[in-house]
Amino acid sequence: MGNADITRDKLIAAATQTFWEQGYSNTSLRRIALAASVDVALISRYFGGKLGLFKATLTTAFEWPELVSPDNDPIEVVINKYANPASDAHQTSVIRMIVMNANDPQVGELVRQTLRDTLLDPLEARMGGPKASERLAMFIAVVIGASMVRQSLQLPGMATAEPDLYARQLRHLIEAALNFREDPADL
Amino acid sequence: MGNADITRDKLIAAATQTFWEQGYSNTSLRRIALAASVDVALISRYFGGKLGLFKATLTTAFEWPELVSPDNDPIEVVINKYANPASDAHQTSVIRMIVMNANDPQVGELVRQTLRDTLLDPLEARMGGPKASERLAMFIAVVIGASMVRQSLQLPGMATAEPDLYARQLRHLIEAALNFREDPADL
DNA sequence: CAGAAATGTCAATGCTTGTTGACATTATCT
DNA sequence: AGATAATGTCAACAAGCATTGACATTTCTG
Repeated sequence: MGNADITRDKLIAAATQTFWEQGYSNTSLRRIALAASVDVALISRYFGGKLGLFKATLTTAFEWPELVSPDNDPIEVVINKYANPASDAHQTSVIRMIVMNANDPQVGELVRQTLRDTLLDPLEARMGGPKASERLAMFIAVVIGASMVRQSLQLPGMATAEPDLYARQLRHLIEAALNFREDPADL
Repeated sequence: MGNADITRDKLIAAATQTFWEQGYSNTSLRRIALAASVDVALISRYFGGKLGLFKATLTTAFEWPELVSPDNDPIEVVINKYANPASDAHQTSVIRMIVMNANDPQVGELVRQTLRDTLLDPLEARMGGPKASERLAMFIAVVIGASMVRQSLQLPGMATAEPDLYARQLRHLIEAALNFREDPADL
């Protein structure tokens, strides 16, 4: 006890959970402080305020070294993460946090920018072939949509599916996204 | 002027826009009243309170008769709606509203239930073939994900695409979703 | 036209929010 | 040990929130 770093860590941990579940504007500092067993005033002291605390949680939110590592296939990394019940909840909460805050006038632009810098730009750089930008967008769309349907909407066709089936659904959609080619014959 | 129905309509219109853009908890009645040029107190008078006003916007939110009509192909209806710039913004805001409120403890279950009753169940009823439930979930996932990527995340690969290209992307993903079959050879 | 009902306006309520400053406690260093 | 800085605690603040009731105005009705 007595170490400010511990307090900071406890605050970030509690803030991450609450911010991601409820969104930025819908989260009160008092709730975070309560969850962290820390006085509310320390948030303003250590992070300068609510926005500072949110920024602090953002920096660790998008860290996903395996995904951007050149040794791994991003597709397999994603499927393994999202089809594994242990990590699916966490990954899905990240997505929900992005979606929920992307339109917040206070933090929306910050969230989008951080997402691009830390994840999307590296992914696009590794992505070869024609229409790389378009196919990346479709790839992200599929992952986001599946997560939303599975966890937020809880549709039976995905929410109750066992991990194996869900993994096949996800793989099917991802491969379709990456196989997109602008072919005039498609019209 | 002077007609309460007009006031009610103005309130519902303003509330729909604000609720769907910012989410339920993040919207203040004062802002709605201001946008509708109506006194705040009338909201509680006419709709019983904030929740009542939200429910009133919900009932009109999911009305989409063309989609559930047996005369039309749902796929084409969706593509036409979402690839048309005039209606895309509105449709996307509906989706964003669903996603943003699906986890709200106050209105989440209400939103999910209304969505299922008015849209998903009729769609599933019309959907034949094996794994209908799973393919419907994938279909919804694709539409939601594309909307989120295009409007909320604003990824260049989808946000800046002209309607034609976006329509092709959407169609490609939808067809992939509907073509899903659980085939052991996929493993 | 007079009375009644409907509709709109305004102020005040109690509650929650983020933030700040004063004070108490604990740790650190000479 | 004693001075000094770091850390934690508490109370108060101004602002915004949803909601309510009293009052003013308009509209309808007999």
